[in-house]
Amino acid sequence: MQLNCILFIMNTYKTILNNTGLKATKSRLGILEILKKQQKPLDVTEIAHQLAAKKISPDHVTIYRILEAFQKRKIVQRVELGEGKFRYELARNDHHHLICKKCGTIQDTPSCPVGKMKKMILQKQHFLVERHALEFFGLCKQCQSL
Amino acid sequence: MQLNCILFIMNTYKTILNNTGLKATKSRLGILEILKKQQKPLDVTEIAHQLAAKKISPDHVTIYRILEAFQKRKIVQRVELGEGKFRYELARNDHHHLICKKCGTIQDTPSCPVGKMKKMILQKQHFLVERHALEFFGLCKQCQSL
DNA sequence: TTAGGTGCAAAAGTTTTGCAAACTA
DNA sequence: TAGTTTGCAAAACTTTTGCACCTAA
Repeated sequence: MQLNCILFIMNTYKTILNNTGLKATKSRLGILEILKKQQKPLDVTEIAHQLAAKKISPDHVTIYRILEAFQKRKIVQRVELGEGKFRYELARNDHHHLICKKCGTIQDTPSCPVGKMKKMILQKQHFLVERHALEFFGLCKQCQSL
Repeated sequence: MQLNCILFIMNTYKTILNNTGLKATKSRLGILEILKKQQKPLDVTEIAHQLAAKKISPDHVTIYRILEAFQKRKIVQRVELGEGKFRYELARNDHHHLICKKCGTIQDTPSCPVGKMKKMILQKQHFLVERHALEFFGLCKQCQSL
């Protein structure tokens, strides 16, 4: 990555942070960069490792606190993929995950049929859906032929 | 609950257990009864409490092991509802949960639009979906008017 | 300067593991 | 009796909390 690109990103993220009332610290910028680059949600340990590769080594507690602050401001969202721990990704619109039970790869899927369902739930069960979690578990392309 | 009913249930569950190669112990039968009666998935602490009410007090470790054995045999299924812990319910066909963010009630919803989506995912992304998790978070009927 | 952020130590909560004793079939 | 199942002790792992020190704005 070139210097001007780094600076561009840092300015962007700095702006995001300042606009939401957060100070732009190394750890926070680092976490945003890492999550941005990532195509799959990361857990705290993975985030810590990737930060370390950037020569940033905050305490795990700090990472948790940063992620909590980001979550509160809808910058990131927390997901559970059946592992007994949380993963984090930059907040995006409806998209869901395809988790391979063999190799563990996590890929995205953009389509979401749930919109219609929300209306039905409101009509029939009078429950007002605000958000939903939808995850798929199965076999990715490669693993189907192994 | 009447005596003959209790016996009926115990026989039924005993049969289930024996048929899957599990011995019918008090804790196992108790857990099955509790999950059967329940309309929502329970976590281990809740199961322990409800067992205690039945004068059955196994160690938490035992409950975890029983639930693991049940899961392996598809008698129960484990779900995550964004709490950082697992909940367990008797295995059933596609149905999903409506979790109220205010009062915490958990109700079922029977409809599931995901079947169609699975086909699309296979066609477009070559991922073979085996199972999926779909949970809804929002406001139940009562809490909408508070 | 100061409100906000971080590190350290400790703890809380959930889940797992190993081994010896107890129990079901 | 034999193979399962359970209890106890301990630990692994994830996440949270409190307080003193530090830092970005």
